[in-house]
Amino acid sequence: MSLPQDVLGERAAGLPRAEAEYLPPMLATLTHNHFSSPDWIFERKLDGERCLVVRKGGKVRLYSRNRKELNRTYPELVDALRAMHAHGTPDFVADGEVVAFSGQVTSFKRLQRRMQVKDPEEARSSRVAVYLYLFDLPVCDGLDLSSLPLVDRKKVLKVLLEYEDPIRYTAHRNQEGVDYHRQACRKGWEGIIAKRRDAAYTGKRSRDWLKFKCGRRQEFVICGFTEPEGERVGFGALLLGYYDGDSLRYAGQVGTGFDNEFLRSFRETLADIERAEPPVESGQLPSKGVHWVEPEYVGEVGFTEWTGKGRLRHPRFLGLRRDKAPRQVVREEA
DNA sequence: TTCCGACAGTGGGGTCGCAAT
DNA sequence: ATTGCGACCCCACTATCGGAA
Repeated sequence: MSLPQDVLGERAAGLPRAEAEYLPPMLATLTHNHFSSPDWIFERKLDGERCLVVRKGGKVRLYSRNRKELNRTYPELVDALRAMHAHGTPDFVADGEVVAFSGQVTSFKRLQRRMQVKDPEEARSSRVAVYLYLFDLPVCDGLDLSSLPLVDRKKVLKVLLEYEDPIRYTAHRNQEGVDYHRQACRKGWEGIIAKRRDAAYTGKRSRDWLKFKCGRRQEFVICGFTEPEGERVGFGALLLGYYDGDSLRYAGQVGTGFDNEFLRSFRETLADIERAEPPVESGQLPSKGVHWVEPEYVGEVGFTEWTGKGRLRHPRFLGLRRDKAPRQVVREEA
């Protein structure tokens, strides 16, 4: 009797066999169409590093999204996964996310330095505590569970291990996606992931997993642009700023969200107001292929958060704003 | 016929390591 | 000693093409 059969009974009958080894992780698709549905479950969106666990014959290997081995970066997670009391000692492949916390919120910023560490001893002595949230189980006890409904895989995942920090099970909420998304944004989370209850584990980007993100957006003064590269037309990115009193502060660049028509026509518009000196306060400013312009235009930009250096993370251009004067553009806090 | 999924290509911030300056 | 670049992480988005609906 295998563990999946133990937990699921008849539903686990006739599953194909599978070895516990690396497989490409399933990815979610971004959407702005938020909904509630009894056919979907909703998990907190964790902002960290994707991590696939392969446990085989008592050996544990961790893999990144691109199949890089993470054992030397997170040795304490490997130890924990090896030492944890499991029901039996089944081989399995589990999918999850490594995170670090800043207060109650997962913080990519805090994880970032830790992510680069390759020496296990240095990793163990790091002050950045990491946790591994597991949320799927495509292979367990020699059986390929990928064709099962997601909720059945999660049921097996939940009883598979006796969860103890730093390994955690990713809980979900049923049905109430809209309400959960609102709560997530209020708590300062990155968003939530909607998953179809009966979705198979497909190992590619799928619409069975959807991202509902808590986006931030605000206007910025356009201070310049960069030259396009490769096949790109018009310009590469727009340089952004905002007013702090009388001085214009640099906020980073935005290089996506434009179509070819806008790239061409706005380049011509900006060419008329070029100036030699940056309108923003000096500091760490880009220099390669940069053109500065008079701070006359205002654009709306979506982004996930401000970085430690006062730049925008994951910026995308949403459109020009004709109804706001540049001098009115200031940094808005959450 | 129209729509969707997959892919390539362009762009962002941040970190680290290594080579060129 | 400093700087630049590529390789990793995290991404968003546009354009294109072929197959599914």
